[in-house]
Amino acid sequence: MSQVFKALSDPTRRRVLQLLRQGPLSAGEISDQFDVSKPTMSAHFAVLREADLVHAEKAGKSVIYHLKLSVLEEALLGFVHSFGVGGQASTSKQEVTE
Amino acid sequence: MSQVFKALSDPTRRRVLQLLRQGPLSAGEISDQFDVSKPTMSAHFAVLREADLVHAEKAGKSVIYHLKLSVLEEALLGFVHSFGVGGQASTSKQEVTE
DNA sequence: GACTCATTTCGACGATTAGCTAATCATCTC
DNA sequence: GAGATGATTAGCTAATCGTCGAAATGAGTC
Repeated sequence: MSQVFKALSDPTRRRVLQLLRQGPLSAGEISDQFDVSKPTMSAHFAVLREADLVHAEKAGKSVIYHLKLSVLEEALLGFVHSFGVGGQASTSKQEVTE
Repeated sequence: MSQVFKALSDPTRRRVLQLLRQGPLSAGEISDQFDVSKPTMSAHFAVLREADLVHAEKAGKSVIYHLKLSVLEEALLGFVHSFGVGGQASTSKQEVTE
């Protein structure tokens, strides 16, 4: 839970996720869209993997990143719903998932 | 946008918001629920104010904190919706709000 | 095997963060 | 005004973060 919000707290990582909406991309293809070094992007990918927001698939020399939309959706909607808004509510439950 | 996710990335701050679901509380009442010092809690409150997730109202010696549920809701649901899931979709739009 | 390309790992750096104690500010009560 | 109370600010430490260049790893190609 913390890891998801942590991952989303960086604009670069949010932009990576937005890019992946339209389909899988290789690490290099993603990095080309940003003005930071490859190692920096690789670190961002690691954070996204850690949060389970993306899946890394090796394909030859490349690594293809896939968006795990269901994880993103469940984490955020689940959190919002715990406040009793945004669709199905669960106003009573009081938990702070790590 | 970043500030909201940043604020939510800390378990203590998420728990503060969860506490405020049931109604406004003073800084002291909130702090009593945690095992960290008052100044540390005050810093957490500052982060939540910065993210506009809470409203601080002075009442005599105390400061009463209110949850700004609509801000939380719009930030998170808005983000999820930009991915085309979670209710009303907006699959085409591509933005990374700061 | 040697070479090349794609990506990650390794150190290192400056900036930020969460935490603490001690001090200060603000307000109420006597 | 002098305390007392609630909250924040100041100043510090330790840890984490985003960034980089250089080096290392992995996977194809000749």
